[in-house]
Amino acid sequence: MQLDREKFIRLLREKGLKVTTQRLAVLTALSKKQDSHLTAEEIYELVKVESPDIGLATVYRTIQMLLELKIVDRIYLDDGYVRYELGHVYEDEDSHHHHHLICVKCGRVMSFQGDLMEEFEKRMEEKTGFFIQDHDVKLYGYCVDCQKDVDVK
Amino acid sequence: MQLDREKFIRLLREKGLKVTTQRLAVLTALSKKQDSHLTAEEIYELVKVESPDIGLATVYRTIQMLLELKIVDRIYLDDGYVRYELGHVYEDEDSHHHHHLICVKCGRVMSFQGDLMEEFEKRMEEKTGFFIQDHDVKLYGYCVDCQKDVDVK
DNA sequence: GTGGCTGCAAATGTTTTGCATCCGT
DNA sequence: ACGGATGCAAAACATTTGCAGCCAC
Repeated sequence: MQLDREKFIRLLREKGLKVTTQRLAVLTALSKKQDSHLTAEEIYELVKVESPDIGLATVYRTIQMLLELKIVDRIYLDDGYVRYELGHVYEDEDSHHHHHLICVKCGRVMSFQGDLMEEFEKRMEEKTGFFIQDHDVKLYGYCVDCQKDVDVK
Repeated sequence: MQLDREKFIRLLREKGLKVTTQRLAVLTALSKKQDSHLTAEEIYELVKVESPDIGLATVYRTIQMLLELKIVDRIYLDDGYVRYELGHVYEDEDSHHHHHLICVKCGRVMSFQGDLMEEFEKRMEEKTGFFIQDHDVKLYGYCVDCQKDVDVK
């Protein structure tokens, strides 16, 4: 389930943070672009449509706050840009892990839910002695559309 | 097997690139810190010990060249720094994939060889339609040393 | 000798910060 | 009306680039 406006306002109040139009505007922009992976600049441009007077610094500060509240996740697609997406705060525990599939041709990014990493983690723990708590998995390849154009084996 | 000085020189000549003291100095520094994951700044500091007159820009340009020659790999540990490590150019094909285990307590980074991802990739291909070519896996947890100090379940 | 390479400084692009003002509480 | 939040501009930071001089070939 998605974090809605009311829950967000409640959360801000709980934490003693002020409910400002700018903060609501950033959340609204992120909600509209649900499954996107936006850069700070892209979020800024989106927010400016509704709230033209917002400053870029405020967007950065708001993102920072949303990260701390675990409302958004930071994603590195390793293309030089830091990206953000609405997290899944209210989803059930098991599904909070999602992976990213990145098309090396068109750049499309697909999120994929489902944790198939447990066995892999277990084997890595056995081999290395690490006590693994979390993982970050990025898969690179060709999306359904781009496979047509490519010499797929 | 490691890329040694002679092979490096040969490779530069093959590509029509000049063998300069700066390029040798960067390779030497990287070789000495074999299993580290160094930032550009850290490489610069290391190289300056032996070659105090080298410029930071040259280090960046050399790293860029080494990346193109596939001698070093770029690693994103998502802590805000881009890091580099000597690649494994002469290792056998199957083992070129290595994963990184990052200790969330002491920051230690451990590389781990071995590709246990095949089954995982196959299942993701089935579910998503992606044609997967490569992956990037980061595991976060506690290293052997830090487990002592932590309330491990 | 010549063209690629280097060092320096300036430019770039992204993110952060200082500060006066503003506004939510 | 108090203190946190904002907008603006400046600063900070990593990385890239332009250019004159240098050095490997």
